[in-house]
Amino acid sequence: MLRMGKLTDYGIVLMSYLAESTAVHHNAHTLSEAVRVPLPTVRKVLKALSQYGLLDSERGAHGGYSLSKAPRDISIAEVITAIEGPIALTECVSTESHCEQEVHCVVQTNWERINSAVYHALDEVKLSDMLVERTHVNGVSTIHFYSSVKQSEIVIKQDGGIHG
Amino acid sequence: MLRMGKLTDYGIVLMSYLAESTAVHHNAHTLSEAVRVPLPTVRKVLKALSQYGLLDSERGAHGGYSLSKAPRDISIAEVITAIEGPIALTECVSTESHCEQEVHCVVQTNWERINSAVYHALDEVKLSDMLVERTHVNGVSTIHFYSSVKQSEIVIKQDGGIHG
DNA sequence: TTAATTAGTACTATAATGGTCTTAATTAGG
DNA sequence: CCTAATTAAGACCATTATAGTACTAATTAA
Repeated sequence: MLRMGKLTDYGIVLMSYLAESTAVHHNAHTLSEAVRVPLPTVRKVLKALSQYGLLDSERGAHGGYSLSKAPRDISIAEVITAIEGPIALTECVSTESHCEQEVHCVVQTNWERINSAVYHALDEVKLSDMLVERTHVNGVSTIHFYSSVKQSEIVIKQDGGIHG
Repeated sequence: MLRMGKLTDYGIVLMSYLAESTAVHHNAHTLSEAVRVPLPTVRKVLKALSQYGLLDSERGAHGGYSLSKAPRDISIAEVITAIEGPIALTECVSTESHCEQEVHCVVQTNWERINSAVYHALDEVKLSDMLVERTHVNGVSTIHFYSSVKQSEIVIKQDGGIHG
């Protein structure tokens, strides 16, 4: 098991939700209810995504978040990187490592190859690929989500209000 | 950062050491000294590798461990799997998950594709690829290792004795 | 039968993560 | 210009997972 944090999973859920939704802005509170993850936690994730540039944020009244790019241009690798930092299986390859033997480290190239391969594998899967099975019944759209921790089922009524 | 446990790192170090060495059997004590990892921890790792079939173990006096296959036939993916369990970024895909929504989980296929891609990336890198830069001076062979946690430098004298 | 060694299991401590709380900064609207 | 809504930022605590240790049983050679 190559661990991916829960926050990252939430991140993918949130991004996918935004990709599905037609509305432009979504505030943290609404998203929290939609995805059924506590508000402070959602905020933390949104902030990370926003800082990395995957989301545009608007402050103040009527502020909120929106995707900065089209869903098919956002990859899982980007979301993971936004939340967990650069994709690297080992510590020594990440930029902040202070390995004193870095100068004559012969291994770095190997790990870099490995990490790069993993990155590209994850980069081929786009956000748009994660959206599956959407049912419409009586004007109620039900999206079956993709979270690995728990599968979320989100119901969007026609008026735009979201009810978990 | 996609976390890989320290134990896994030790595992790769140990396997690479065994791949380098000419001796057939190595007991846990010797390996512990060679790799400079505490004996009980080394044992834990060796056991996992052994149980997964990457190492052959012999009990009793003069027992020890040895590679079950040629280094070029052992991949990093196998070592990781031996120690961390099946390579899966998420919980839901691993066999032991008891997600009650598993039956109608639409997402599984996507995650399986992702995990499979990652697996193959890691499977292409063989143990033999991890061995680099070996210097011979006055009959003393120095191997520069590849651990991400700390780079080990292991000195093997001609008589076969190992001195850290 | 004894010494050497792996196998197995249970326990503890440390570190990483997840999650919460509080305060500051920003913006729209009355 | 003041208030309400909202994001930004950072400090903080608790839980969990991992790493590491210790002890006992099983196995084998001499």
